[in-house]
Amino acid sequence: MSFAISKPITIMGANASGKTGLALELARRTDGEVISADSKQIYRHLAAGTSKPAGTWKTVLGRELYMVEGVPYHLVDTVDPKSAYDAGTYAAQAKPLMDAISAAGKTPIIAGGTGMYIQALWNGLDQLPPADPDLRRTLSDLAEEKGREALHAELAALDPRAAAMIPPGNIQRVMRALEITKLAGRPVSELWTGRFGNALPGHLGVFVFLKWDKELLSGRIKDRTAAAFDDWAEETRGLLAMGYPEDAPALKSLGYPQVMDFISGRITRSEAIHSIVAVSMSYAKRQNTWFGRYKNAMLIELRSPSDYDPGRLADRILLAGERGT
RNA sequence: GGCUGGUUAGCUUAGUCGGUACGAGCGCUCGGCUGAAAACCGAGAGGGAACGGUUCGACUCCGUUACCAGCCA
Repeated sequence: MSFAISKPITIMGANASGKTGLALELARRTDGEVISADSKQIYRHLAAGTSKPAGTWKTVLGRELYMVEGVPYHLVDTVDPKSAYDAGTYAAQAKPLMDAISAAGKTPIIAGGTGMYIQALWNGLDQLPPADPDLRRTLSDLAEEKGREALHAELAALDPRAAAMIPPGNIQRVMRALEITKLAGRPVSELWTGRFGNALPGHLGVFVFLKWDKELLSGRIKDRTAAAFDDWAEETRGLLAMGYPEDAPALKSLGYPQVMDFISGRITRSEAIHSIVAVSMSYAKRQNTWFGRYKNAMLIELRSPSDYDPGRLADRILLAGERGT
C-alpha cells in the first residue's frame, strides 16, 4: 500500500522500543525522510553506545546525506563530540528540514526518544536568552562554594514565583532560571508564556507513542547492551585515543561512564553491562513519563514480542493519518 | 568437632549503653521537566533470622536452634 499523505509523522518512545525500524518502514511506504530527535545520536563517532542506525554518508544532488537502508536520515552523526548541542539548536535545525521535506512532497518522519527536542520542535521554546557558559560557570562556582540553597535563595529574591516551582536541589534548573533572569533583566516567570505545554499540535501531524511492557523492554535492553558492548568499548577507546576528554558533552551520555570504568579496569565487563542496563531502564521510565504527558498522541502499547510488527504498525499509523487529513 | 564474631528494608549497611527505627545508598513504584535533557530533580512503599525466658516494657539482656564468616583441630 502507498499513501498520499505528507503530514509529518512523529514516533516517540523509550530507548530500544523500535522507533528506528518503524520510522524506516514508514519512510519506505510514504516516500519519506527521517529526522532524528536524539540528543546523542547527533554526535559523530558515537554509534554502538547510542544505537545509531547504521548508515553511510552520500552526496545526493549536491547534498551530503546520511543514508540508512536507502532512506535519508537527518540530524544524526553531525556534531563533534566535544561541542555542546541543545534543544534550541535542534529546533532551529529540524524545523526547516521538516518544511523542506514537506515542500518536496515527501513525508517527514520524526523519530526519537529525546522528549525535550520533540517538545522544542513542535511546541517551540519561549523567547529566552540562550545559554551563557561564563555565567553558568560563575553560578556553578557559587553553588559549590555556598551551596545549592544559596542559589535558590537568590532566585527567590529575584523571582519568587519561579523559585516556588523549582526545588532547591535541582541546581541545573535553578541556574538556568537565574541565567535567564539576569540576562533578560526580567524574572523568568514573566517570560514563560505557557506554550511549553502538555499537548502536541495534533492538527499538524500524526503523533505516535510506542510503549512497551516493562519486562519486555528490559529484555530488549539487556540483549541490545550485551550485543553492543564490545563494539561500544572499542568505540570509546577510539574516542579517548582521538583526544576527547572523559567529560566531553558526548561522553556524558548514559553508559559511557560505565564503559570507561570497564576500560580502565575499575569494573568487570559483566558489572558494566548490569549497570548500563539499570541506568537504561531508569532512563526508559523517565522517557515514558515524559511522553505520557501527551494525552492526544496515539498510544501503541506493546505487550508481547509479536506486537512489534513494523508493517502492521505502519498500516495503523497511516490509516490514522488519512482519517485526520 | 571447638573457639570467636555476626544475623537490621529486595541488596549493601548505619545506629540504638532496654522505653515508640530522625537512618543511608542502590533497587522498586509514581511524578516533575522551556537552549546540559541519555541532563537535572521531587515524592512514596518496604525493616529487627526462629523459638523461649527475664522485664511494666526487649531490636537492644539471657538461653536454645538455624544460617554466615574467621581462627583452631
